Amino acid sequence: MVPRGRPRDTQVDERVLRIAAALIFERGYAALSIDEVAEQAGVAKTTLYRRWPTKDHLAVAVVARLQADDEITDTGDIRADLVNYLEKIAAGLNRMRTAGGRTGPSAGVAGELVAAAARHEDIGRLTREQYAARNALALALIERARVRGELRADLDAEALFDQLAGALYYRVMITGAPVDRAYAERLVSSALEGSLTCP
Amino acid sequence: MVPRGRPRDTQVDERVLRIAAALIFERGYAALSIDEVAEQAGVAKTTLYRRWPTKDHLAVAVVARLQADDEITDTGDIRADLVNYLEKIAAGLNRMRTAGGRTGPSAGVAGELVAAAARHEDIGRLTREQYAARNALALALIERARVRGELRADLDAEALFDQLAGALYYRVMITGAPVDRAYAERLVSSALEGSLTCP
DNA sequence: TCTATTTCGCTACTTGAGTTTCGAAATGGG
DNA sequence: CCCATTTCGAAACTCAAGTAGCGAAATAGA
Repeated sequence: MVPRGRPRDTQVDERVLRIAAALIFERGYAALSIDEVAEQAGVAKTTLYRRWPTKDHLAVAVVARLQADDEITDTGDIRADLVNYLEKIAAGLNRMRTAGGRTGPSAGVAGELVAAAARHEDIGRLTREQYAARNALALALIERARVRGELRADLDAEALFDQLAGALYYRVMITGAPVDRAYAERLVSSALEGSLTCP
Repeated sequence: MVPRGRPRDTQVDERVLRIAAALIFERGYAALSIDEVAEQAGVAKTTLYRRWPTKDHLAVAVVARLQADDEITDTGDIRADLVNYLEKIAAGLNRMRTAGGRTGPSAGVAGELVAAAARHEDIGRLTREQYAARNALALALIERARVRGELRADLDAEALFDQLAGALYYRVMITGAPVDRAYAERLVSSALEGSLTCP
């Protein structure tokens, strides 16, 4: 299983990703030009395309690199744990939202990544797998809280997490409303306490 | 306020939108080529660009035209009303999802529209306004249910609707999970009944 | 009828994504 | 050392979005 031919220059990967990240986060996704990245990195365009088959793939690789794996903490207080986790998700979204010097309600790079996942089957599969893994952690957290009696026994954990995470993405991608810790707290309160009048 | 020069041929708008819709929904967003639309419509490309400054603008116009304004019904049963409304939203999403002959979990055209809103300030503003209007209707529905005592007095209506609508968009755009009436019912139950153990 | 104004069709152009071709360089195996 | 294999760089290419310029056509108003 040892590769036969000339080995890849691994320094290229890192250099390109760094330059591409600078372009995306300083000047926006539209300013990410493959030709310019290649020139700044001092490599031929074909060398880039050998690693990332499209500009979308390169952008996904850039963002994936910067995505600190939001680890989940279980303190035994489900409300606090959920708020903290949502805040981490919101921080990641806000980082992409402000890429390119934006300040407004736009979804920014996050919107382009959604489109990238829709355009390319492999990117879609990859991101869905990553979200599934993240989802599993959150569902486990919820399940533990349910088992220890903090949450109701007949809980729909999947629906609960979709509601929480979904509301964040909805605001960033669709309505353009801000997402911050205060909003995360409102969300968790609303989801945990329900909306019906108490029987 | 009467326009001076040669009037626009209004038939062009309709013809172009119909042809573009056919291309998008039969062969996908990527197959929407301005040159091809212009040729099929029998007009010059410049005529198209006079009406829609970019391909994204044209695509938004196409989808906006097909978007049946989901009207909201208030039967006095907030649970049923919410489920019905969510089902309409889901139907619209599923229609865009399957555009281009897709069947899988991809966000399809919906993903491209999110990116379009992120790329163009005017499209973003427009879609946010439309969502704000829709949001207002849903919030009013919830508020009426709250006033008549169906929902708790200290309800966070905005958070509630974000949770419901957001979960649908989240599944379509991010996790790729299906959205149908059964899921809408799960969502509404989860949101209304809450997750805490009953005190 | 004459004029200002706007649309229209046409052609040519720029730009950036992605492809193709090819010769040179770097590696492991025989 | 030689050979198959793979990467690399360079150049030329295709394709589609979007732009620019121009003359002709259609309209309102004078």
